[in-house]
Amino acid sequence: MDPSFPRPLVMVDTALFTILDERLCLLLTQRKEPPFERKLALPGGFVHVDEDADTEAAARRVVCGKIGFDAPYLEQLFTFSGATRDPRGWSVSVAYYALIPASLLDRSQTAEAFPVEALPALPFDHDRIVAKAIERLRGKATYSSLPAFLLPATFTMNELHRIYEQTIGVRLDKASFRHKILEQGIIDPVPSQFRIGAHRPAQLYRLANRVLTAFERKI
Amino acid sequence: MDPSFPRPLVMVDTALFTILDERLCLLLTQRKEPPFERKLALPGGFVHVDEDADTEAAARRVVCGKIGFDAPYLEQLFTFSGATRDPRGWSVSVAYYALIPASLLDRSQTAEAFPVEALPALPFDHDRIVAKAIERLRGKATYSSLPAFLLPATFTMNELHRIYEQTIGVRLDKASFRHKILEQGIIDPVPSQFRIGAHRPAQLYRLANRVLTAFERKI
DNA sequence: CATTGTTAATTGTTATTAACAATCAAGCGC
DNA sequence: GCGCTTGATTGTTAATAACAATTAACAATG
Repeated sequence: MDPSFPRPLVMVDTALFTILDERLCLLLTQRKEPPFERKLALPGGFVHVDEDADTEAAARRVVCGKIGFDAPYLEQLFTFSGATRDPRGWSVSVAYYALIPASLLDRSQTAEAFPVEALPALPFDHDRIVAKAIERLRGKATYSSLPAFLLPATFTMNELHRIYEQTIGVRLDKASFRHKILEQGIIDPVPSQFRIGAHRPAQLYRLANRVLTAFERKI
Repeated sequence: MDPSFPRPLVMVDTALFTILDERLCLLLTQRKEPPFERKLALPGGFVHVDEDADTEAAARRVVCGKIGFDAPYLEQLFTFSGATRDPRGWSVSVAYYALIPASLLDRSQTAEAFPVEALPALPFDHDRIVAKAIERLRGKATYSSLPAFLLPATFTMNELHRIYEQTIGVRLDKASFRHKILEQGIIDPVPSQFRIGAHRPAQLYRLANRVLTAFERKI
């Protein structure tokens, strides 16, 4: 390899979204090493040139290390760089964000979830990463099936409705929402399966399997 | 700096869009060094940790080296990585795309412009970068003022209309287009300035200066 | 100097779509 | 059965977009 000028640190950082108590939350980790040892931060790590196929593989590795399984939805967010973002010097961080249904998390994991409006101060440039991740999530939620990935495999129409309202942050008409979602075919009803409770049973739905491909045509 | 594992090559590659003869084109460069010496490729280069503030600065440097001035619109696209994209080994490329009015280019520069439907075979993973850049441009064109950056500082409504049709690739109603564009306030008429020709003079418009900020709320 | 051609800009009409409000349906507890 | 709560649907109105046609403004032409 020819170029002899200094090569920067290359890392990945991940913004892991979930919804707890009807609030959009981020999973943070207590850092085990300096710099910022013991501080809460976004899960991240260095890219291992020998074992990671690419930065997405590195991100998946980091996410698995945090939650113990593969995230249902993971997408590259933005690449942050510069001399000031890390005290160790000029670095590059390829940031990813992921959506994780709360139902897949156990207690020890949800204990480290913080509502996005009440995050602790974050080290490095993690505030910028978080801001960008929320921006992207909100933006995409309006025209895609993204928020559905915050729900378990099956869900009711009203649960989906609430999730959309929470991620976008605006009120949505029930009837119109229903129409649009069903028209776009991003979810299918699960035949003769209902959520039973104290009231009228609600039809259960699941993501149509072509959703991810249809979605990736965007952006 | 502690981590002792191998650090990858970090570079930037840029997809420079312009419109020539009503066709969306990309500016390519003949490579001056191996690998792929003399082949046409996307303009790119290594990130200089010492002189580039961040990858965006590196991208601006590359773009200036190609066209001789700063691009009116430049945006980070995606970060590509892996062991196979460059024969020199595992590498990271932060890709950017830019929009450049053809009127700012001179003859020697337009000579290296190729319509996106008739590109030569590109080295590295530049095909993927180009595909992603077109995808992004098309996607954003539908809900933003992006295509206006392919025009000179002032332009007529019909010129803007045509640019939108070309970048999105679908026919747009004249009257509806007019309404929407003016309603969104992304352009302003230039008082008492008209494009004169063999026919009825056309009102000239320019981008409203708040466009970029309004636009960046998206994505 | 009217006629014609060409592009600019506007208007009106119709069809779609979304927003709003109300109603109907289905279970449970009492 | 009756009221309560949540699910699901319907209908009506308002806002938007699509389509078609018209008017406006000039230059070139004979």
